[in-house]
Amino acid sequence: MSLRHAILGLLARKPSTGYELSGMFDASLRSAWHARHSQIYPELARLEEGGLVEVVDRGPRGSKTYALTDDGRTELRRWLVDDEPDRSQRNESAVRLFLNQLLDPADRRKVFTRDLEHVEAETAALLDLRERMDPDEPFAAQIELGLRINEVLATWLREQAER
Amino acid sequence: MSLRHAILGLLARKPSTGYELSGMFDASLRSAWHARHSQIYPELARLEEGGLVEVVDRGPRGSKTYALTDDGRTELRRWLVDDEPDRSQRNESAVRLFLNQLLDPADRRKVFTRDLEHVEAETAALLDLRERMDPDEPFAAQIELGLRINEVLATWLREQAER
DNA sequence: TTTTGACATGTCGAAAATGACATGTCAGTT
DNA sequence: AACTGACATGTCATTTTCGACATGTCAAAA
Repeated sequence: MSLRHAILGLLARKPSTGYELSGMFDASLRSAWHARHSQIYPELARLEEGGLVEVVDRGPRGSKTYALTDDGRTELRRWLVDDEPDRSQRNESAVRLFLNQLLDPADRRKVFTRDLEHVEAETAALLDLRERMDPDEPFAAQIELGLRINEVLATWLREQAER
Repeated sequence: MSLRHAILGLLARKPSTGYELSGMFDASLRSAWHARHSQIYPELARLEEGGLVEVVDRGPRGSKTYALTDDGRTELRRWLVDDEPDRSQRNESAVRLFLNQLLDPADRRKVFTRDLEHVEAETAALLDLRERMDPDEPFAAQIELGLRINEVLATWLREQAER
């Protein structure tokens, strides 16, 4: 289970409310993990009960800002460094890419075009993010990786669509 | 739910037993989807009940070979072409890549090295697969994409490790 | 001949994830 | 003063997934 560790990781970057975490799962982490608020709030409660996070602030509308405790920080480091990663993933787009060879040429081209549009939109979003980014953000490398992978994907999709 | 469609896709390539499908989820599809046999057998039963697959052969040890019906083929095409893909994925490695900036330099280098070893092993496996492959396999393109993405990953990891 | 290991299919309880339901606050507009 | 929409937190039934348990076959090696 790594929703737990994804939350710990996000809180390590910046103490946040459940609502804010929910936004991060839709934004920065959208291409790596997805979680609804109905999963996030109970998990925060469990993490708090386990002493890995604590409420450090209460704001308007009953909002609670959580931060890592020392135990939480220790557990996050342990997971990142010592636990063998689970490399199995669930990626519907990759399944589709794998299966598109089953389609006839017209259908295949249609699918490639749809995918290409999506990749181009994501590239644009990443470029925009990079521009508006704090210059000393330690995130530049991750964005760069995303851009490079999207470029490979776009090139491949164009090759396939032309074939 | 797309375990259903992953199974339909694999059966479209070649009629197979549940055991064989289980192997494919560990091999060709390992980097895109994962499913245990305890999920596959019940899903096959549901697909059969729904008339999307049928048993076309019974072999030794009670094995049952399933193949797509016409309805199954129609449903697979419909899903691939007409359904909007669910782009959200669950990728623990990507979460780790995203979070490694939280680590101190020594830990970070350790993690990058581990990841690099994994990428290189996967590249070797793909190269091997390409060599042993039927020259008219329609799979060459997918393998090529995997190799290109792994190359980008390896380059990025080396840059980060040296930093 | 026994034993090992790959082949082969299934069930079941527990855990995780989803989607719908439910409730309320606060700032800004109409 | 009423309304709208973003903010904010929660629960709950259903569906999906996982891991363990359970059972048995068949070929080849010891």
